[in-house]
Amino acid sequence: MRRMKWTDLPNEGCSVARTMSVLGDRWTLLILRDTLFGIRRFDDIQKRLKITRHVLSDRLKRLESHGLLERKPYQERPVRYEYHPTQAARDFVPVMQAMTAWAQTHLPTEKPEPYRFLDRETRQPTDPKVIDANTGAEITSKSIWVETTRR
Amino acid sequence: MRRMKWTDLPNEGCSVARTMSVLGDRWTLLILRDTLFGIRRFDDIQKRLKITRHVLSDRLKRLESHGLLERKPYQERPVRYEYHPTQAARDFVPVMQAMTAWAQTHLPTEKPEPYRFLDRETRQPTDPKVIDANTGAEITSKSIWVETTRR
DNA sequence: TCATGTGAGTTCCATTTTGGAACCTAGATA
DNA sequence: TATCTAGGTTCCAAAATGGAACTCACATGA
Repeated sequence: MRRMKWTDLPNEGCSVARTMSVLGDRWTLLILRDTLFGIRRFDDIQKRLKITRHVLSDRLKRLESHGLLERKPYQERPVRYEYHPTQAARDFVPVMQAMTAWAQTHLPTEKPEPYRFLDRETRQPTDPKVIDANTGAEITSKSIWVETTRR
Repeated sequence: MRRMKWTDLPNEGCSVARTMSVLGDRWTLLILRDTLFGIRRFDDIQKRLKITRHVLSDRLKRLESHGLLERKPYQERPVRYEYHPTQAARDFVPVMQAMTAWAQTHLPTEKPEPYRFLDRETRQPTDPKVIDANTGAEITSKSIWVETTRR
């Protein structure tokens, strides 16, 4: 009976486990958040997040290797790179927004939210809700049933 | 200019950061997943996840202290406890399901998904989608605009 | 009575990760 | 020539994690 290791997670069948193998490390999701919100340069991310430089360096490499960030030169001599979110990363935005709404309810704080998700056209605040695309019904823990397909 | 520490995250204004302060540790979300899927006893979680016992012990305490798990005795002499997800934890299920759908698209694998989220009444598979409750429109990275409210 | 088993942890030590600070490199600028 | 800038890397100490054994309270069986 093998012991599970953190580094085995990418090969798990469970999608939650695979997500955590990429984003479940300290700082990783916060770095992705910053790149999604427009902060793309090493020093800028490091200054905002105030994490150590080599953890940042490590996380950027891992996010790039998992296809969530792309390293693009923004100037020659000396060549310097920016980290751009890929489509896979951008597709995580709705998940992040659902997460934000959850935390606002269940991990409240006095401090103001530093970011707001607005409708791009109307500039009105949005209120994320997870629905079932098949029926249009809201998904809640009450409306769903978890089926264990193995074991 | 203070350096940010992992232990400062619970006090951040950013909801993503607060979420990660609770669930962004190694194994924590996978433990919560198991309790949500009905595995509630120390040894059962440990056997399924195959993580070390004192990491599990630590995570259960942290999840309890953040109000995501409740420790309930299921027998006397000797008294033994189960870890039950609270409403806050159950409310995370839709977020987890959105995460699952994201990983199925962007972190594909050959292995079958060990869990499926079915409609509790119809027992049909569900297809999670994040919409704006105000307009009913799907939320994607294209449809939203992130406004920075501070700094 | 004694040995064995069970569930839920705790303790101890080795290995990995992370934190903190300084250093390096290629050019730009003064 | 000296200093600055952006994007790292290197080094060492501190903290977290992995692995295994141990504890505790009771139950069970011989």
